[in-house]
Amino acid sequence: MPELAELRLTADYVNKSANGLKFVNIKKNPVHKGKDIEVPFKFFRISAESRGKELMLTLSDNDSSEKRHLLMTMGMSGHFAHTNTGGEKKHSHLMFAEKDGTTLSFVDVRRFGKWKWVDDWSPNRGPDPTTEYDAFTDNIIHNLDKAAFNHPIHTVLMNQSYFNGIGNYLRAEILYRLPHINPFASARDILRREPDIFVLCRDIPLQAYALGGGQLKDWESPFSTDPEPLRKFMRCYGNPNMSKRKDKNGRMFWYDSKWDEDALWDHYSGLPNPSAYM
DNA sequence: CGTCCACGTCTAC
DNA sequence: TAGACCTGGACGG
Repeated sequence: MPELAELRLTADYVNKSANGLKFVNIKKNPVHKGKDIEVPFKFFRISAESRGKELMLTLSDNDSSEKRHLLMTMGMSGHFAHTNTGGEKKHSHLMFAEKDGTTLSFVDVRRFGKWKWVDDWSPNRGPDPTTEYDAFTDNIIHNLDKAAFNHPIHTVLMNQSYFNGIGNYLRAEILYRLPHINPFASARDILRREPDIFVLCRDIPLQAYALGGGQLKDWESPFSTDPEPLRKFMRCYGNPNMSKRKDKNGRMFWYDSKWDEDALWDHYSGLPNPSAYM
């Protein structure tokens, strides 16, 4: 998806676009299998906040203090676009129409994004490493005995119960910046002994955010930004000079080729390299 | 034409 | 731990 940085940019975009506007309804594209959305307010305001890879939209009644919360995920390609009503982009699936002729649309080519009414963030996802850093580190440190940490660090970094917001490009960039850490070594051991990794789980997403997010193939930054700084930031993910291997969940993991021997152990034995556990 | 690949979850054997 | 869910771009024949 869109990972942590892109979710936060998406929240910024919604807040900027919806600022001062009175919305009147939400229409769903019938091709999408998601639920229809009926808002019980005549006019409502919209604001947004992100936490890891989730986006919370708050719909506030213009004429009372009532609110409703719509929790969204962006899948692999979801983003928002503010256009004239009637001029929505292709693959718009939720269209928030405003009273003066514009529409804020959730655009999602692959339709992996989802939405639902909620009262709170999803309980099975951990704290945001950038906005709730202390809760993020505590949640990991206090659960290191759990089976979730019986895996190499490169797979555990994708576990949203502990690393909410870290996705495939962020894990590659985080681990690449820790040259002394074997990405195929035990997550439990690494997290116990290398506090640097917590700091990078905060700072690398913050850097990506500051640079305007991942303008990769399926995700378009809602803000026009210079792609060059982000290209420089992306040192490992997608770099043809790096090694790559499918992880146990079928996702391509990009890493420094100096770890190729350890990767082979991981691949052929189905067990982590014993030397990685010393 | 076809096959492979993509910033992510889900759920069903 | 495979698939399923989707569209579309890149690349091969």
